[in-house]
Order: sequence, then structure tokens, then C-alpha cells
Amino acid sequence: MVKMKDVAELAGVSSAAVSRYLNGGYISADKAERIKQAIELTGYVRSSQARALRTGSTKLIGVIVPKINSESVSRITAGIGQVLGRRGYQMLLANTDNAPDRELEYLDLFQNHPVDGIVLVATMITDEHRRAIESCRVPIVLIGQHVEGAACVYHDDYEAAFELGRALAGRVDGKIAYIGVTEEDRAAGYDRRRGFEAGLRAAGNPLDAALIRLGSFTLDSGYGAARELLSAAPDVSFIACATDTMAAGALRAIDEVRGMGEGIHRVSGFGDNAFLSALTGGIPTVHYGYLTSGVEATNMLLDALDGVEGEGGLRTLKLGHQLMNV
Amino acid sequence: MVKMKDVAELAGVSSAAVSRYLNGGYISADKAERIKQAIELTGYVRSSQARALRTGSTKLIGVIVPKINSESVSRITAGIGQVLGRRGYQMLLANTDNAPDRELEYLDLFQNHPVDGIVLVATMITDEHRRAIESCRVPIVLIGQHVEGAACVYHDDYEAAFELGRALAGRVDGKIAYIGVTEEDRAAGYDRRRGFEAGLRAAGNPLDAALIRLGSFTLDSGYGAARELLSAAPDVSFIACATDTMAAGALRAIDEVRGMGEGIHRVSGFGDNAFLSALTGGIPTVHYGYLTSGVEATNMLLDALDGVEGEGGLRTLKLGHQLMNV
DNA sequence: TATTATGGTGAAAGCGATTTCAACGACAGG
DNA sequence: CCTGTCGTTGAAATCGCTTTCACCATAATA
Repeated sequence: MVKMKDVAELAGVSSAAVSRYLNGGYISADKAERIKQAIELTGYVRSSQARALRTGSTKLIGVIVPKINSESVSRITAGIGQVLGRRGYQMLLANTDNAPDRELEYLDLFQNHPVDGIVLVATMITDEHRRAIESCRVPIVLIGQHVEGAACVYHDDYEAAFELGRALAGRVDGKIAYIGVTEEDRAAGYDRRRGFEAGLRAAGNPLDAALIRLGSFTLDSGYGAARELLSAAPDVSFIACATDTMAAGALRAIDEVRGMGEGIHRVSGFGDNAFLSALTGGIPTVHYGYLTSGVEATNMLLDALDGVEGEGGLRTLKLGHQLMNV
Repeated sequence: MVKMKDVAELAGVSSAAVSRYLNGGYISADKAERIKQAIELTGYVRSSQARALRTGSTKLIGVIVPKINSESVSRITAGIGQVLGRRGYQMLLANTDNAPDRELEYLDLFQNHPVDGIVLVATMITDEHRRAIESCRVPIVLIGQHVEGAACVYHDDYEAAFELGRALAGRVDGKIAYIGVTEEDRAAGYDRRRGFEAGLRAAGNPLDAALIRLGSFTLDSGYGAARELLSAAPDVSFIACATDTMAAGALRAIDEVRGMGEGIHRVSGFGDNAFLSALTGGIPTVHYGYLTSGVEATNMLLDALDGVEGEGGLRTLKLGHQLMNV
């Protein structure tokens, strides 16, 4: 492996000069030229490990996600990856498989390991999380949850759910049911349900608490909850779900119970899943700019790292949403 | 930041002893105990950067994928991540956004940067790719394509497509069309089409070359190709697609042209997408163990790295498949 | 002419681990 | 008593880069 010293010798300069050449310090034109040629000749590439040890920066960003194979998450990571690549960083991906304590584990791992910053695609934020985030030695940006005192990029789930509820209340005749997710997930659990309830109430069609079920983000859980709902309350005519994935499950359940194609106008979701939209022609749902949230969060993080002072810095950013098919 | 020397001083030993303690070298029981306590007391964690510089190993694996937000890829990465986590490695993810030259770029980047090995979720393998893989300084395993002389984990797309074609030929009455992808993607493009054609032929119902279209892996491209097919050849009664995603697009096209719900028994795909299956009740498709391929490839790579000699080493591994809903 | 900038330069000091190496005490065998 | 072996040990040499620092020309200013 050719090292900096070799290049320096070949070019007849000191390695300090080579380093300066590489990092844009004082260097005369002719030496720069000689160094450039020596580098080309030898095919030298600098060891990022030595560099990392010396500078303390690895140009690595840790990204913690709850589940890699989910459309929303993969769109977010696509956005993160875009920015990272453009700005000369790389992504260290950690998948927690929906286990919130593995988030903590990785938060810990990443600090003592080689990352310059962290993007956490958050689900549940416990006190332990808050503490871990607080005491994190590298900058960290959250996506998907709004946490006081932490930098975050999120969507206003309450407001979106409110609008969806209000819009649906008018269009649906008959009873509306709701399949949510755990309220420990503040955004997708608590905010969406509360917002939806408030929206329905505002439109004069409050949600019957007996018609609320809990799913677990999966298609099957949506299916199961819907089947149960349909047999417990056969007069339900619409099932709103906290995610498009669960909505797909509910759709299948309705189709099974009431005949194929019936479900399509009887469920709503969150997330504007492309598959779902194509296959159903579009159920009522909320479109979030997932890719954008990845982009924004990463830019925010990298700005902080690269010391772009500007107006920005680590802060909180609420992104817009869009009601679809209502 | 507490470093090894601090721990050593506190424990009254040399840092060499601490290092040996950490790495399992000669150390007496009482010193080991003292070191252990000193570490606990100080909360010492060793700098992976210094370690990487000294040992030349970073415990990082580069993973190159064509597109992060696709179900197959995210299942593969889920598998990769599982094994990596279990075996003490971390994943450096690179997303090429379907640009094969960015694969080369990353292959290059990863070699001179800090990875111990590479998993390449491959699409098109050009000669340049072959050369890059050949000359790669770290071990590399391919997923999804069979390349002579390289370690790879793949599925037999030809055989699977053949079986699907043969099975469908009997069940479908009327003309069958095919929407494929670029043949530069040997597995998903060339092999699937060839196998499918051969399967139909074997069942005495050969594919009309005029009914073949080319998509680009996206839902929209499947939709577009199907629309075009349906108007160019209105007597087509079945559209086989090279991916489930394109099949979803074709489904929408058929529904639009011939009425809702019509498409469901008139398309087939590859990949056994969960959404598609739930929403349609299941179109004919091929189930691949994507997660398994990630797991197997990663184990293979890590075995090679960790010097597990065994029967294994870098080799090629063909995984099975399963016809669904035929 | 005597100063002070100013653009360039290389020697050398780390960054924080791992690993070689020589050495040491103790103890067994000859 | 001498020698060899065994289990341990710490000093010191790297790993490959960045960065300070002192220093040197040369040009600009007083």
C-alpha cells in the first residue's frame, strides 16, 4: 500500500506538503504539480483510518431505523443517502427491527464508534431515549417524532389526521371504526388517533370508542383487527387505519367478508403507499414527503457538523402534508 | 475521553496488559480483575479508529444496493443486517439509484475506504464490473446474479420462470403477453424472459414475440407497457411481468381498460410482494427467499473474513424458489 | 537601511490502539 | 547448581496521517 511518505519522496517534498496539497493549505504551484503527478503515478489514496484517528472525524453518519423493509422508511433512507452522498459522507445503517431498546443500544454503539452524527428515525420516545439523546456526544437529528429540546424533522400527524377525519365524516354514511397503533408511538399512535377523533367530532360525527382497535404496523395485524371489528360490529361501514399497510390488511378483510372490491371505498390510511394507490385506484390517505424529511434532516445535521453557522443549526422543522383521494 | 493509558495507570499495569486483557492474551487473574474494575470505573471504550489504523480492520461491511425502496432489496438488507449485527460488524450502505456506474464508483470508494468486505446486490454486470470485482482488494459477494469466478448467492431465475411459464400455459386460455426488463440485467431480464418463453413452449403455447414489451422495474412502467399492449393487441388475455411491481402497474391498466377487479386473474409477476398478495388475493408469482439470500451471502463473506476455513470459503450458492398461486 | 508582513516549507509531535521483543521469576529436570 | 521451559510482563515501535511550530526567503513598509 503506497502511503503519503512515498508520494512525498517521489515528488521531492515533505509529507506535510502532500497533506497540505490534499487539504488545501499553502503550497506553491510547481510543488503542487509535482505532487499531483506523483499521486497519479503511484495511484495513492489516503487512508481514511489514519485520517480518522488524527482528525477525530470519520465522515460517517449513523442512521437508525425501526424497520428497513417498509416503504416509508426506505423512502426516508433514500433521501438521507442522497444528501450524504452529495456531501461526501457515508451511511452506517442500523436496523432495530422495531425494538426500541435496540435503538438505545445503537445510540450507544454509535457514540463510541466511528460516527460524526446520527439520524434517528424514531418510533417510541421513552425517558430513556430522551436521556440518551440529551447526553449524545455527537449531533443527532430525529425524524418522525417531535421531541422537545431535540433537533427533529417531523410531520404534523395530529393536524393531518384531523383534516382527514373531518373530510371523511362528511363523505361516509354509517359507522366509522379506527385501527390504530400503540400510543407509545406518539406520532403514529397518539397524534393520529387524537387528531382523527377530533376531526370527526368537529364534523359532528364522533368516533365510538368501542370501535377502536389496535394493530402493530403490519398488514396482518390490520387484517386481524378488521376481521374482528367486522364480526363484533357488523354495521361498521368504514375503517380508518393509522397506516396504509394496515389499511391494506383491512381491505382484504372487508373483501373477504363482503365480497371482492367492496373494501376499496371503505378504508383509509396514512402514508400514500404507491402499491396501494395503484391497486385500489386510491383510498383516502395522507401523503407525507418522506424523502424530503430524510433530505432535510440530513442537511440539518451536516450543516451543524460542517459548521455552517447561518440561520440554521440544529432545530425543529415541521413538514407539510397532503390529503389524498378525499 | 478516557483512553487505554488511563485505565492502565488506574489498574497499575501497562497499556499492553490492558490490550491483552481486551483481546484475550496472556494475563494473570488478579491483573485481569484489576483491569476489569478500572474499565468499569472509568467507563472506558476503546477507540475503533485507533484500532482500525493499527489492525487494518474496521469491522465494516460495504453493502451496495440498486435501490433502497424496493421490497426485495429491503428484505435482502434486512437479512444482511441480521447477520452483521450478530457477528459484530456494521453495515455501510450505498444506494446507487439504479445507476450501474455508481456501483463501480462505490466499489472503488469502498476499497480505499474503510470496509473489510463488500456485498453487492447486483443488477447489470458489465465487463467493467467483472474487472472491478476481480481486482477488488477485499472479499466480495454478489447477490442476485450468477457471475463466473465470483462468489455469489442467487436464485435460478431461468428455472423459476420456466416452471411459471409451463404452469401458466395450461391455465390460461388466449394470448399471453410479457413485460420484461432490460436484458443487461441477466437474471431479471434475460433469464426470466428466456425461461418463461421456454416454459410456454414446452407446454405447447409459445410466446408471440410481438407481445413482448420492456419495462423499467417501476410500477408506472408496468402500467404504461400494459396500456400500450392492451390497445395494440386487444385480444391479449394474460400479461406476465418480470417483477411484481410492474405486475401491479399492469393490474391497474387492465382494471382501467376492462373494469375493476378484472386484472387480478390476468397478470403474473416475480417476487411475491406482500402488498400485492394481500390486495389481490394472490396473483401467480415466484417466491424467492430474499432475506435468506442476504443471510447466506453475509455469512459466506464473514466466514471468509474471519478465516473460517471449513468446507466453505467464497463460493457460489443457488437458492431455491417457490411458485405461488398457480 | 531596518523592520514587518507574507507565502511557503519540513521536522517532529501526536492521535490511541496493537504487537513484537527482551526479560523476568519460578519451578522442574538433569 | 545449572539449564530450559512456562506463564507473564512492560517498553517501545508502529500504523498513516494532520498540524503546530519555527524558520526562511522575499516583498512591502517605515
